[in-house]
Amino acid sequence: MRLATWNVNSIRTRADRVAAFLQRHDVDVLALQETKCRDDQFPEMVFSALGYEVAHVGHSQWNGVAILSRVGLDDVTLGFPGQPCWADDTSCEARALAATCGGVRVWSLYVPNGRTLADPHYTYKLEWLGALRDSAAGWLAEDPATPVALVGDWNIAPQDDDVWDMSVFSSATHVSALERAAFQAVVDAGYTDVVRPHTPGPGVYTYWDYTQLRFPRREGMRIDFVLGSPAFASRVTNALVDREERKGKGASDHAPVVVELTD
DNA sequence: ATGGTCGTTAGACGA
Repeated sequence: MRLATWNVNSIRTRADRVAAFLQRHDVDVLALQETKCRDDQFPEMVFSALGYEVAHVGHSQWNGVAILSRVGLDDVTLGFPGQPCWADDTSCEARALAATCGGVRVWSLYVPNGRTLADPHYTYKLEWLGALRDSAAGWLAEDPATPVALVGDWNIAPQDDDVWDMSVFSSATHVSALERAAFQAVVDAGYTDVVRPHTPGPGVYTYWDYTQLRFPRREGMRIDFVLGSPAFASRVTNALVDREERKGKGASDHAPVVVELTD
């Protein structure tokens, strides 16, 4: 089974590109982040025509997460228990969606950006990650036999070599001690980065800012991750970051991450 | 030259 995750930065703009990616990599399950549309705007036909079922949650032009699967899409869950809400939203932002696909519990996650260290959004980010850790620890305790994958845009660069130049990030989000501790807490809860062993750095990134020629200059960040429970991690045989998808006109600012599992 | 580019949208805001 092949599982992928991709912050697409608008599914309506990139539906055809995503469809081509699914076929090129023979992907069974794809988690998407930043679909940037409401449920009624999601271009489901493009993917159903290729044999994929679709689960999506999106309330507005912001956020939005989806899971596409051609190996079953069951027990769809919107949000995780305890997921904090932003500002005065009556409903939580569309940043977490789960489904069971081919026996794997897949969570498509779009961790809040944080904006700046002084912004309330940064506090929200840390609380969000803390609540995710607590829930994820519970899933593992309740049912360790079911493989669980926490995948998506974590908006954290856990190691110094996950950014091209640490001096640029001296007082920025994504690399702060608290964010890294929040990420590590999920790892400590039993979820392993299954991609890094197959894609050792430095210089391996999943995101490059659109501005300042970041991509051609190879100035990126590794912020998209597949964290697997022990039952998931033990089945991973290969992983890659498809840097080709960041090239050319009409690319997302993120590259997809692909993981291969034994059946 | 204190920006640079995208996406949502119709003036900004978010990333």
